[in-house]
Amino acid sequence: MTGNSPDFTVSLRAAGLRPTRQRVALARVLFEGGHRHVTAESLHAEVKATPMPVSLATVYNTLNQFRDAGLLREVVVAPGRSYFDTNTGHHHHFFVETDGELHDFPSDEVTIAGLPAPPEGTRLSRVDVIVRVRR
Amino acid sequence: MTGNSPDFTVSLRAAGLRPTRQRVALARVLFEGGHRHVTAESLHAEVKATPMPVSLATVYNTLNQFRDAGLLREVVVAPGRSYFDTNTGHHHHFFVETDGELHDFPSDEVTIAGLPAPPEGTRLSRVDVIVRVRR
DNA sequence: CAAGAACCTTAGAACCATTCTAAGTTATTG
DNA sequence: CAATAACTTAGAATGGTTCTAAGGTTCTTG
Ligand SMILES: [Mn+2]
Ligand SMILES: [Mn+2]
Ligand SMILES: [Zn+2]
Ligand SMILES: [Zn+2]
Repeated sequence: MTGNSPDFTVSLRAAGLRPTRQRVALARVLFEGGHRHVTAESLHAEVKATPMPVSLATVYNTLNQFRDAGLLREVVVAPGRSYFDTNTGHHHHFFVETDGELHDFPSDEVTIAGLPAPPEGTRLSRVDVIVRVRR
Repeated sequence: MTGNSPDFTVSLRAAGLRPTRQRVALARVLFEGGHRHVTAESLHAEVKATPMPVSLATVYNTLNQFRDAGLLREVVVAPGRSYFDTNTGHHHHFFVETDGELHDFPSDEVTIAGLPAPPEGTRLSRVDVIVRVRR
């Protein structure tokens, strides 16, 4: 270890996942920079160009595992395709419908008041605000 | 016309669509009662049991046409499947993740304050609030 | 009321994102 | 080092949706 990149081996193990070369490669692409929104296809295209290419099946498996482990959150804004979000904190999204781009905005700038009580027998899971815009 | 059911012929024509038997049958199922949330499959299952069954292809075509004409609104809450909503006014949704149910709530009970400005070069299209709950 | 033109419906094929299968590989543990 | 459990992967399968192309319906015009 050269000492200047986060140790994904540790975080993967902490998440109950073996730090395989493929998972470490994907973790690097996903978490090394700032927050990101990727699709399986876009992530696959990116990782294919690295010294550790990963099959599309593994990209799907890994995105689902990372999501289940709480390392990613899944965002559904458009029919037929899922986005995965490296920002797992509280925040909301702009969705640019004309080109499929997602942008974060912090949820503490926004006040949502007067939400009705959840239907009988249900408990709150999450509140998503999606601001749809077009160019 | 017996006089007690809305004249879908007129509203379809007003929307620029020929009032075919299939479209009238679907309009009846969709708009005759209160507001509804359907999927293509659920609507197809329903209309199959009527005196005017309609093919699945036509159900898809019609849902898309009704949406484009502003008679329906499409709601995307879960990967892999679209809901169509007969309530085209301002409102938001509870989504019961454990069983795929959608419920409306009026948007005028809710206050959303402090939304950031849309990204440069975009204009607001719609704000969706999805309250995800589980049983 | 024709009759033509435009539009619509439909079965089945195609499509595309995602998941599954099953065979080989790798990481972990002792 | 095994031995074992976990992982990766190509390719097949799945499932929702769209497309194709052939036949049917609705509309317009005379
Ligand atoms: Mn999934
Ligand atoms: Mn559509
Ligand atoms: Zn985000
Ligand atoms: Zn609704």
